Amino acid sequence: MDQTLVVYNSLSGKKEVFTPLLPKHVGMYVCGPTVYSNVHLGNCRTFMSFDLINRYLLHLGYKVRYVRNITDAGHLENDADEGEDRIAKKARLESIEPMEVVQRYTVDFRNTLAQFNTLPPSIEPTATGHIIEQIELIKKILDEGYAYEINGSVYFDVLKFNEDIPYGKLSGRKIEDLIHNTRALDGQSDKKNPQDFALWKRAEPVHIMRWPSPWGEGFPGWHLECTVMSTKYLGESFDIHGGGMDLKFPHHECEIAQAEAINKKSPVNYWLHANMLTLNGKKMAKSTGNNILPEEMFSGNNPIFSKAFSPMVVRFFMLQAHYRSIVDISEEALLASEKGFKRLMEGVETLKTLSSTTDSETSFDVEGWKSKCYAAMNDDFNSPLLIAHLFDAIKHINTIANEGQSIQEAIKIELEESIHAFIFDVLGLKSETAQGASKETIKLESTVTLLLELRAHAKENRDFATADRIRQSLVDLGIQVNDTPEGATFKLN
RNA sequence: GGCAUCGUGGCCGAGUGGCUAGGCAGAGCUCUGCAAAAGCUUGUACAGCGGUUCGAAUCCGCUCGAUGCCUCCA
Repeated sequence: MDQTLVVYNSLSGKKEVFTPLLPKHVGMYVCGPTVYSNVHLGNCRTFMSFDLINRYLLHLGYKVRYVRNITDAGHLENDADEGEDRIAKKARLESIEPMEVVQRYTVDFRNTLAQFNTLPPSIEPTATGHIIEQIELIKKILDEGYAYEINGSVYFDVLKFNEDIPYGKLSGRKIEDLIHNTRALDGQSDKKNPQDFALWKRAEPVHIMRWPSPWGEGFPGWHLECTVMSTKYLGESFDIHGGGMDLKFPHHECEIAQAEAINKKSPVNYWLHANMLTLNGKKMAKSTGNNILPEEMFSGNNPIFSKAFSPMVVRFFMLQAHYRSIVDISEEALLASEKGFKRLMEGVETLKTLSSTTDSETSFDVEGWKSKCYAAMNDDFNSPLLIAHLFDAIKHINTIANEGQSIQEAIKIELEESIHAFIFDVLGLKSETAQGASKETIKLESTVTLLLELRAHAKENRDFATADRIRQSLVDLGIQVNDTPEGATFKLN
């Protein structure tokens, strides 16, 4: 492809031509979950957004090293001094080991993302696996003079840092505004200034999640782990850093400060932020109860939607919006996506059945169409536009099928290849009906086939009452019946 | 209050100076014993008010509204 990939860089607020540090290689770091509870649908959207990006980069032929961390320590309930580690708190509440909490929700996270057909990252490091590196990084920051120790905790000195290197360039915040607008924390703080953030927190002996350090027993601050793990696996500077929009400030801002404090250069070339999924117009959040779990969507066992929606329908729904747009999930929108997804998948099947010849009169500008598809994705991963183009192709396929025409052999092959590449490889969708027919399904299909044979007889005898009764009964069971010139066909579900 | 993003037809959702977005829903037609599926036809939408321009949904300003961040958040 001679087209150029352009990405929206949060750092500049503009779309920029994507040029990796090493030709044909991409280093991408995405902030993963804090595994203290079940991953909810909103979290999943972010990971599906970066899955799309990962998949497209792979499709373009880049060798992608995709690092996504698991935060299993250091994520505080709040930034006050009595702030408790989220994992530790959950463990205390459930009377289990912190690592049991971590294990339970890490497994849930991976299972859920697998159902959404996201590709696993190349490396999935954990905070607890990098305590030593985090301590080393804190030492370096202390050596540079941008941190201070107090009562067994270490804090990053934002004001001091800002004297040498501007702080706030990602979020567009000015240090003066931060000083004026930071709410006063309840309770006593060890911090010199409210905008300082913890690199290391002292932990009392009652806490299980604690490690020895030069400053005493404690645990690392949340922002630190991402700096450590991203630079360890991707280098002091790397191509893409992603995460949810809500992490832009303070998390990513702090990451930049930490990395610049020791390396004096920008750690990341392209900052990409995925937007939020809202429910009832509000951001999904565990704390407010405004959220839904993927499992509750798949089973239909939830108070919000009247029916179940499959993982692929949910994925398709999300891909129909751009990753930088806020999406509000609703039953009406999901129903529309469900039908659209079905139409798309059936079109793929229809293409297979088209008869092809070397001298067909039907024409379709496959090259032009492909180029529009790439243009869409090259423009900051515009999946909704790509999907619109896919529907154009589907319409074309349906028209040929409908009119009983044939398609040129070469065009069919190229169309099939591209459609598969875009739908399955890039968008990461998969057919849900083709997932291993069970014995029960085979029995059911045989039974339905038998009934349709009986119906065909009835029709031959112009016994339409019986024919209609069979069809209506099947339709009532959710089995779709289509009469075609070659006889009746059916689809389960 | 500060910073940021955004307001598109019944619903969802692209577009970002002149050229069809697309999906779903609705209406009509073709096909069908009747349906379904599919196809065809059909919708003068761009929050409001000013401004720039030959021309703005698209640029600028203001107003109103929404959301996110400013405390943990994907």
